[in-house]
Amino acid sequence: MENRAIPLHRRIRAAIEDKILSGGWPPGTRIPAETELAATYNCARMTVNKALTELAADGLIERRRKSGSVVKRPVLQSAVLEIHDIKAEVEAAGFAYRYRVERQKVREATRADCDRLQLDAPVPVLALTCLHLADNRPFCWEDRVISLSAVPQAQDASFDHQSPGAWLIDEVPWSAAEHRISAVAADASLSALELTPSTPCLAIERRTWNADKPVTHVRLIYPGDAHALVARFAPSKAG
Amino acid sequence: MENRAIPLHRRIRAAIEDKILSGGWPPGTRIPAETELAATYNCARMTVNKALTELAADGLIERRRKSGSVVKRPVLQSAVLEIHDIKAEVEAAGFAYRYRVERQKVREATRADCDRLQLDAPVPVLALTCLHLADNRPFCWEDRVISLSAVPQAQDASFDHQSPGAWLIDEVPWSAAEHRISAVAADASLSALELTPSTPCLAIERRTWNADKPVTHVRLIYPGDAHALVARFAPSKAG
DNA sequence: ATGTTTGTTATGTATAGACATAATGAACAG
DNA sequence: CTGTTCATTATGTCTATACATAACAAACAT
Repeated sequence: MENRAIPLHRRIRAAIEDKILSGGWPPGTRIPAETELAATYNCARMTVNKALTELAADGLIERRRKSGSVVKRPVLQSAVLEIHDIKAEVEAAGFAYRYRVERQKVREATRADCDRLQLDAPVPVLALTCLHLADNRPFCWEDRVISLSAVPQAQDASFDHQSPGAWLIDEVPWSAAEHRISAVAADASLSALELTPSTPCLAIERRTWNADKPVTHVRLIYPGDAHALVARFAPSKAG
Repeated sequence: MENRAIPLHRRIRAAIEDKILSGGWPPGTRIPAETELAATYNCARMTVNKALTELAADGLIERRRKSGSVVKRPVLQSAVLEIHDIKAEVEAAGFAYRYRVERQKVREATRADCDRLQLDAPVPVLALTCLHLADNRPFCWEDRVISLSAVPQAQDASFDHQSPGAWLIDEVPWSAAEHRISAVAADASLSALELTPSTPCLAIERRTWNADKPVTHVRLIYPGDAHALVARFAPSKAG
């Protein structure tokens, strides 16, 4: 009477993962060969292969021809970071979300804009600053440049009903992104956040590309005491 | 004359990924059925299946029986965060790494320790504070508690030649972790970092479990101007 | 109109077999 | 002793096939 609900390759995967996570198979342990595991679970080698392929993709094992698969040393440095959409984040906390576009200006890219977008030559850009509020209290300050060469339709877009970030996700289909997280002190440029000067803040910079073209660069500033980023690394959840 | 070096299922995957990332197939687009793709690439359905399974695991497509696979809306919030090992991080930047254990004490868990380890009942813990240096200049302050119930051998461990973090990775085979990143102001407890008071700092807290037992909680404090975390999200790299 | 049954379709899982490829180690030749 | 060759082995990829399952849609009954 086996559990028919869970597919076999997942059960095999879970069994091996359990051995590794419980310490039964410490790093360096040589995992039984695919054919041996297939015999153990009374199934085809391909089924075991699928399980091992997933474990390798998650970084729990390392596979080598001939010598077989071995348990890898843990690499704690890789974690899935969840950077939520600001609106969703505020509403998840049970607050009313609002935002206000403070400045919206089309200009030829300055030197600083080129650095932010990692552009060599100046192109027209849309520069935006924006204040996000939770229950009418300042929550996050946004400073953004959008390349009008990559997203020309941004020039005539209205951000009355949709924040620039949400608009871009709808407008630019899929993209690669790079995040940079650092700590900064509140200064005059962040007066909209109504903080005591030199309050520590979390600065999240996000650079986005689409088909290798720079799309946008945002700088989000959160008051440090009011916000934290949470990242989880749990091998069993991945895949 | 096909490229024989790259397996077919990867080429199929790359081709579809390219369509999605370039905007050719915007979110919501219905992807050709597995059998159609198999006909296109003149291969078995299983090969296409493998490619689509990987794309689904990376979150680029969503698969539904009967209706077929569709391109998902991008989810920028998920990114792989690289939290490097401090020694590797310092040495990668070309500095000489050193560390100094400032305090090392075994005690019954205090109320605060229980909160940090998410324990209900107090157990013996090892409390450590540690200063990490790059070229003999303070680089990072570490404040750690280790549950001696989960890792009894920590009681007699020497951290002369290996930092507590590195020792734990060797000692505790595999684990799940949770990271919390926030901004704090430097205060008296961080005097070892030799910072001007109220300098913004990046605080990284990491909680680690092994087989559902709390193992350790670290608080790492980096001077904010000297450090940043970088996370990347590029679908083509994953898997 | 509303609910149920039934068929169709596309994906999900699994098998068995085939050949490719990389790594290891043993036998061999210099 | 050293370098080469070659057989062995375990994984990597791919095929062809089979049946399961979820979802939708059309036909049917109430």
